[in-house]
Amino acid sequence: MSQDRSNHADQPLMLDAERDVQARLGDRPLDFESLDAISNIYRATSGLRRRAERDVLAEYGLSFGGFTILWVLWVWDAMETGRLAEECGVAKGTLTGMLTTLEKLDLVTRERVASDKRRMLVSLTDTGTATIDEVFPKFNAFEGQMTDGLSSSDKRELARLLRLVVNNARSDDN
Amino acid sequence: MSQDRSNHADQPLMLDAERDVQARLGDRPLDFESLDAISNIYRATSGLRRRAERDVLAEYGLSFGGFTILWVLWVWDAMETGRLAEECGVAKGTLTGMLTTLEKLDLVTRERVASDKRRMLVSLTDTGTATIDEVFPKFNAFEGQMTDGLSSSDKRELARLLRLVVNNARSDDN
DNA sequence: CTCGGATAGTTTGGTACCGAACGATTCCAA
DNA sequence: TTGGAATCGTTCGGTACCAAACTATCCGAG
Repeated sequence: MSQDRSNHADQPLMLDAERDVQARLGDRPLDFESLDAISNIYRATSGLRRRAERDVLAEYGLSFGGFTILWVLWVWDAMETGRLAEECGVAKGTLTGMLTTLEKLDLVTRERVASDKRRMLVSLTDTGTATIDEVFPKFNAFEGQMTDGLSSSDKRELARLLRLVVNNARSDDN
Repeated sequence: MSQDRSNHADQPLMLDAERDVQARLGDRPLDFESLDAISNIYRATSGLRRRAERDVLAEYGLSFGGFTILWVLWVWDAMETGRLAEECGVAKGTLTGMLTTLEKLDLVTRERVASDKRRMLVSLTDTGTATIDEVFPKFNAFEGQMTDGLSSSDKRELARLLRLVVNNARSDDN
């Protein structure tokens, strides 16, 4: 509504939030370029996540995290818990609970690895495969909508710049 | 460890995940440019958030969301709950709980607005102001580390592209 | 062999987070 | 003036999410 006063709504020079930060803190010795870049990553994610859940995933009873698990298993086939957690960007303890949820929905199965009984191999069930097969194209279309206004080279550039951030943020430990 | 095989670690052409997706689904009619752009937004956030909490915020007993609230109040002074929730990117019901936490820590106060008793005005306490005054410069330095390898114009470009996504993801309703 | 350390996954305790339902207050139209 | 609609914040039920503690299994040095 009051978003981006005195800017064209299509391509605002700054978000309201960025403008107000500048007005309030512009005289401090802060790194505003990094601030805006990183802040906008969060702003984008919180909006995207909620929209994805409401517009695409709610229909299937999937949380964003649950969808991510199905997607990862779709791409990589069976995977053990530790690597799956890393790939999904969640702690392994978190994954245990989410897998329990997905198991109740009959979307994934866990089976112990015979050669090393500590490990669990997670796979999609047939239902799980059918679900992600149906959901993912919709999700991908949603991704297209969310990048409306960006050219192909914009999208590649965005992906490239984020890749650098992802690598900087990679945890060194565990 | 096995990250970005056959790439220079400093500036990978693709993340392992992106490469594997391409290998597995490259023949499907999907929008991979949007996929990589949006996926990397999530990947960046999950890493950044955890790193921020561990490396910067844990020392102060702040969650990422709690920090965001303090930061927003620092920039805008007092604010009512609804707008604060929107600015922080959380649901208003979520904010109620987080404010209760911050109130217990004596970092913020809530007071009813005299002219409209439905509304609550949230402000920083002196302790809250002192805390964010101390934490934010550290957080900003962290943001600088997380954007290491990006030039000034890269950061501005990243912020700009994300701004478009943020606007696309803005909820139309409430 | 065997026992101590490493590793994989789960459990635990606590917060964050959502949408929906709710109660209180305000606003507005008849 | 008054009663219904709109608005604001809280509550509620449920999942996601984390770090740390724990359990079970495996592995290697002696």
